[in-house]
Amino acid sequence: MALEAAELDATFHALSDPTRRAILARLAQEGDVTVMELAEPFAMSQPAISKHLKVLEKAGLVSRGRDAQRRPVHLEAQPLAEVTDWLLGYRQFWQAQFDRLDDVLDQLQALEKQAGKN
Amino acid sequence: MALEAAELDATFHALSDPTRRAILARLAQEGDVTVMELAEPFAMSQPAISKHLKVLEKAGLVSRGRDAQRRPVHLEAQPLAEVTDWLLGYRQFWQAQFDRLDDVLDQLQALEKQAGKN
DNA sequence: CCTATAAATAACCACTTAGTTCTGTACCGG
DNA sequence: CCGGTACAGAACTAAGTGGTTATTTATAGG
Repeated sequence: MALEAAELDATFHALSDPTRRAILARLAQEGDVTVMELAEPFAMSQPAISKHLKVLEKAGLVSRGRDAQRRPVHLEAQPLAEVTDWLLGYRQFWQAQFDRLDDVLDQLQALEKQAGKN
Repeated sequence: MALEAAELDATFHALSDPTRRAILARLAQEGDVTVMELAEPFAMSQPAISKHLKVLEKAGLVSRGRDAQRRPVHLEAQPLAEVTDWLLGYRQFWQAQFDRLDDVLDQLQALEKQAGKN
């Protein structure tokens, strides 16, 4: 539960690649999937997918099962929860920025209304 | 507002380094800071920090001002909001996994209570 | 104008990444 | 036991990362 730097490193790094995000998305909607099934929609070799899976596995984002010669991939969502928690630490901050933006927009609107009267 | 792949790539990549996360944390609590002030607590040269800032800037996480020869760094939280939104798309999923974990723990507790009676 | 300061840029280095192809291994099924 | 299938591993390559030191640019100020 430590939310250590190295964990964040690994999870954010794993999420920084579109192929890996697509893999996660697919696991989320289809459940466990084999490596071959995963590789099929990508214009990419099977070993390339295996490498991506290793990155995801190192971040704890997926786990691997065993079904004969297949190694089904399973989504483990916990690291996602952890990085989300980390990000939510900044929520107040961007909220404040958005609020200020709202203020600016309000003022702008007020000015336009004013201009319309002239 | 497109939440495009390349944006997520850049933001997640920027967040995958502990030095860069520390920079963001410092900006969040101290407000705008110069490069020299930023570099001071790190065992790292000024150009190294400048490089990290360029990564953060490319991801839109910081912007740069101008104060004489200083280039104060300003936190821009919007990309954080965007990746948080992306992550929250998985919230239902990890929630479900946690619920299932709760069930298991409940069952375990029930079994222990049962065992205690014998 | 000259010097000092803040920061960016350049050139370089070791290491990692994301991909490839080829090969090896484990397991199933006839 | 033998051929096929599913995957992992090794070896290679091109490009990117994270750091360094040395240099350059921009600006303030005596």
